[in-house]
Amino acid sequence: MPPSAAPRPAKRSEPRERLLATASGLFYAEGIGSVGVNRIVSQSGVTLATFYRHFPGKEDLVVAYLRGVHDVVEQRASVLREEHRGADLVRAIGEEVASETGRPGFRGCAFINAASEFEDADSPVRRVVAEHRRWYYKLVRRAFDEAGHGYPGNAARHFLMLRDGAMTAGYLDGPVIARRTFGRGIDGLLRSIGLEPAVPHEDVED
Amino acid sequence: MPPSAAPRPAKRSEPRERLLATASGLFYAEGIGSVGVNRIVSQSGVTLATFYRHFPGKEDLVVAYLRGVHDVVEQRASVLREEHRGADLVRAIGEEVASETGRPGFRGCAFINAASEFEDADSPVRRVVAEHRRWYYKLVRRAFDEAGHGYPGNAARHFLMLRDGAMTAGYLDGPVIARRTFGRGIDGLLRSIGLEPAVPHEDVED
DNA sequence: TACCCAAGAGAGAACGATCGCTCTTGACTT
DNA sequence: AAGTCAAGAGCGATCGTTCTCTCTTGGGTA
Repeated sequence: MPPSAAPRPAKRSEPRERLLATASGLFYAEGIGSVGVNRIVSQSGVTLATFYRHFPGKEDLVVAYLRGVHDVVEQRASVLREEHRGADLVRAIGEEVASETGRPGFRGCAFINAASEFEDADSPVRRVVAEHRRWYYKLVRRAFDEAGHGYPGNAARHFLMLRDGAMTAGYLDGPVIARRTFGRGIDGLLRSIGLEPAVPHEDVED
Repeated sequence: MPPSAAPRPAKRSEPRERLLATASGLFYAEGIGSVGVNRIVSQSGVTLATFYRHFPGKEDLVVAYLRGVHDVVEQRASVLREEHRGADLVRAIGEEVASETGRPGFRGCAFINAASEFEDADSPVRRVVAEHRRWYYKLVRRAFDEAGHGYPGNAARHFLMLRDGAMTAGYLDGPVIARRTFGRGIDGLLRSIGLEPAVPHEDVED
């Protein structure tokens, strides 16, 4: 999921915020290992000393970056929970995923990408990733539960697997294929318990 | 690395092979950007000059690494194609995916991980990734076609999305969840056209 | 058989660049 | 007086890459 990297045109912002915003954009767009501290610092209009005054080290910046992405997703989810209920909420979350894959600059899930660069499952970065995934699972599971699904755990796991695949496909196969395939998958998941009307479908090349 | 240097293999293989084998192991286990040429070289018992005598640069080594992984998958697929037909072949490919996620040291899909480190879709590395994914799509699509699926393209896309998700889940959520969820998803995909008998299922926590 | 020589490999120095990070200094706020 | 910031020098390490030099090997020729 891409961070909502809204460029701060404001003349005056806290150095920490600018550092985090710059780092988030670069980390997501180019990968974490490919982006050096010096580049983040200079692109933020901040000095190296200032960076190390706000962050103990680069890893903490990475953790802050992922926490920021999580906060955006969580915020968005809470809005969706207010606007939708039951199966409609599941559909809304799915629509959120689908539209994410179509955003310009989309490069897949920030957490999955980050995890691929950190082999140690006990590292702070991987912990944040695991936390986020657990949170997401619970969110979807609760939605299926409230939708009256008999097996909300299974359904949520199924949903998450499709989501992870959709995020990957959105990056590597294109948003059109990702949206179409993901949409069909979610429809099928809801239809399997009578939560979605059956619709005609046609096969497509590529 | 501590001086516990691995004893030189009695039978000395070609330097190129050793370089590729070492690099493949390190690239997959730790990520491509995290592994330097010097480490690959010294761990291969080969000198820097020898490396650059066989590979124009690191990127070519990465391409060779991914091509090697592809060759293994392709080889395995051709065996499966000989042993299974129709829906059985689909199931066999699915079983292959599931068992992959359970292998010790499993860190997700080598191609997806590599792609996350290379932002330029036109780079040689990304091209190999795209090639592999196209090949895989055609493999599965043909299997569904021969299984008598009315919409083999849709089914193959669905399968691939579940596969990508399963590879991610196998790494980040554990092989047990990945196998179970993926298995259910594939079963549902086959059952939806009467290729799989309906079976009872129960919900699980986590 | 004796010789030569090109090719391949080992060993390692060294290139400029960048890595994450520490430190100092001086100007400007509280 | 204390704290934050810009500016920037500099740390040791590593990055990918190029280089020289020596040793071994195998094959062709005499």
